[in-house]
Amino acid sequence: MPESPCPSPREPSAAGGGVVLTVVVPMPAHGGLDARLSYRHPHPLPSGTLVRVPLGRRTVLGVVWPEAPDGEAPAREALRPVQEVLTALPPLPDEWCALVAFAARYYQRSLGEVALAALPPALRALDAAGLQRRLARRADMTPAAPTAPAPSPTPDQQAAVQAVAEADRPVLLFGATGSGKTEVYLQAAAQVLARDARAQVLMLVPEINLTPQLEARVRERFGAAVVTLHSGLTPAQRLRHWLAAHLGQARVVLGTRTAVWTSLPRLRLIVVDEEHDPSYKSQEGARYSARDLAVYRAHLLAAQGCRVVLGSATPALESWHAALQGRYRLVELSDRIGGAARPALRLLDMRTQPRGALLAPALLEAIQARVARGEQALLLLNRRGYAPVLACPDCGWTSGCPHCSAYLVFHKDERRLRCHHCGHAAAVPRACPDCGNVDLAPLGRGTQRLEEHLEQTLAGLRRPDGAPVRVGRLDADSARTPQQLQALLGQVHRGEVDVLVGTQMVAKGHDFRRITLVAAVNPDAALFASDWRAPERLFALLLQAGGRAGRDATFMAAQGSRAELWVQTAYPQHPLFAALARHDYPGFAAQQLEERRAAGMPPFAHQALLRAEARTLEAALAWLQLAAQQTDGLPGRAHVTLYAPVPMTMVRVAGVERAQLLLESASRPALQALLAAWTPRLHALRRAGPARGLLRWAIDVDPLGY
DNA sequence: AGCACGCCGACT
DNA sequence: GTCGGCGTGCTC
Repeated sequence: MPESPCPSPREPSAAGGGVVLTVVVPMPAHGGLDARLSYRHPHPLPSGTLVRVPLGRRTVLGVVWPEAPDGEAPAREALRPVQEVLTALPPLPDEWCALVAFAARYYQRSLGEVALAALPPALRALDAAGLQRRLARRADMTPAAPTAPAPSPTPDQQAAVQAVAEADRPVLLFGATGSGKTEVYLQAAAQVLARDARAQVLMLVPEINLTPQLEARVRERFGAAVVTLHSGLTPAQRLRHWLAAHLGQARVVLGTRTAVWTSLPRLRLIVVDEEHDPSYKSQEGARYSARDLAVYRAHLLAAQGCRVVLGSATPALESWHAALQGRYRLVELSDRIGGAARPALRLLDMRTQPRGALLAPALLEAIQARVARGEQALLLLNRRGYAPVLACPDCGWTSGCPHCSAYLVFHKDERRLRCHHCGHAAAVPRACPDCGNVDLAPLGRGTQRLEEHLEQTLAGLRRPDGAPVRVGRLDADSARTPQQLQALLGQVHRGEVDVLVGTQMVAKGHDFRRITLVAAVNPDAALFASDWRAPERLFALLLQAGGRAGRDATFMAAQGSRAELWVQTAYPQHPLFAALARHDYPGFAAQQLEERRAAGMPPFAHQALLRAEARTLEAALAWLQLAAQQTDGLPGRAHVTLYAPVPMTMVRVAGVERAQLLLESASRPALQALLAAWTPRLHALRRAGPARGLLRWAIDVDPLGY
């Protein structure tokens, strides 16, 4: 881009005032304006150029947009001039603008909101001079060549890499834990980078902080050409890494869902690891799915040869269905490279166990036996705290949160009651607030209670080295910071912990070498939860957790042990467990898809939610009712089912009442057409006033759960 | 969303 | 007599 003369900040140039530019600015889609505003500038600028423009009383970062403004822009003379052009940066690629435009349209948000949220926050605050300074400081960054040599791939992996290179559609890489998916990503990336000296690769992961070993592996392979992008970085780091990507210096970007927006001028491969993971779906602002946007982004770059790989041992049913239909190319990796046996499933029928037993006697014995042999056990319980409720057995009082429709969880170690939804904390009452009874009882079990129970039960038991058995706990309370998490994981790795109790956090990719037994203590809630995606998530969790057992084949052989996954359930006949016993994801998926087809649920139907938050539930429901009426006569209406507005399962969070309205259609275009016509009406409805007490509303396209 | 302007309660 | 609560309104 040519160095432009600094535009005069005040007066328009004489004849005609130069050209009119469409600039996207950070503004939600209120009322008539859609965040594409017009500004004057002495000469044309390429689309994607970053500029600073006046907006009201402020100066904001904006992006020069490819199209003309839609509505009636003010007369040229009335336009305000572009204040500053960030000439130090090349324009954002057209493909980036197209991705932003698509997402804004699809998720019903303004262009400006999506575009500016897609840029690093620190960039929004920089002017041209500040940017110059920033760039000067990092001018010495040199793109580095790959460092560590790649191990030679197995024939399976070789074939998978080949399939990725040749695929004319997204590849769904399906392979169990330990089948070597990561190696396929790395080999595919290496191939792309070797073929084109400027090519770039985007690797998305669900949570970078939980899996530092992946980052280490990527760095080991690609060295200083790797940058990371995730929420754990400081604003300055984030900007630095983003700039490296935008300027083409970073060859590999490894990041969480926000990284899908990274400007990558020569993007040639996108990897979405653990593509089924719900954290790819944003729950704030534009509720986008980074996985779906990754697929769309690769589609935009298809002519440039960009590929996309979605990897999982338990794909999202949407992805699996797409693969069965042939929209995605299914590539399968055969089982564990190390040759370790898959864990055997042991179902414990809790209906036949002693009443009130936290752990079935057989499970406890199995844990004791393994620990005494120097093996480790992992216990999964998806509730943190000591007990989910404190209750009065006399009058029936329960520890409800004053701000939420949830119980205050009893945390014994802190001697406090805490709400896991709004953070409210209170001291444990000495006596029942209602009747004065001093014998309040903790109801149900959390990880702290299980830990305590195990410490008592295993007290006196010795490991082979004569040391007493140690119990550890890994949950959001014990691992509040990444440092604490790493410390805990270190203890487990070094064998200082024999029995580890944890929430689903423990199932994520940690390589615990001496764990030979994994147990799900109480997974039944997910079988019949109101969230109909719960079984899918449970299957993924149990399969993934089971994959933690017996990862070290040498150790297993030396021990003569067999890896086992124990599940305590009152529903042992549930078909989910039959599929789990066979490690049969395809069977499970087929059964789930059949249910979904019969019930007209996704992926056989497309959904959107209108969510409303208000001071009172009545206000939220009333507004949704009004909103529903606004769909009359809109395009697509005949092909979209509107359900009645209902309170959310968690109605009240932090003093705010929440309700939602479900829209469903077999036709995605019909649903999209309706939403596109509806959204402006909803903005108008809000402005017109009849939304007394309404705090916020939002549309969630392709919602995950409710 | 910001950031104003704009009218009604407890503080220097 | 002011600081400040957040209710409408506007942003090329």
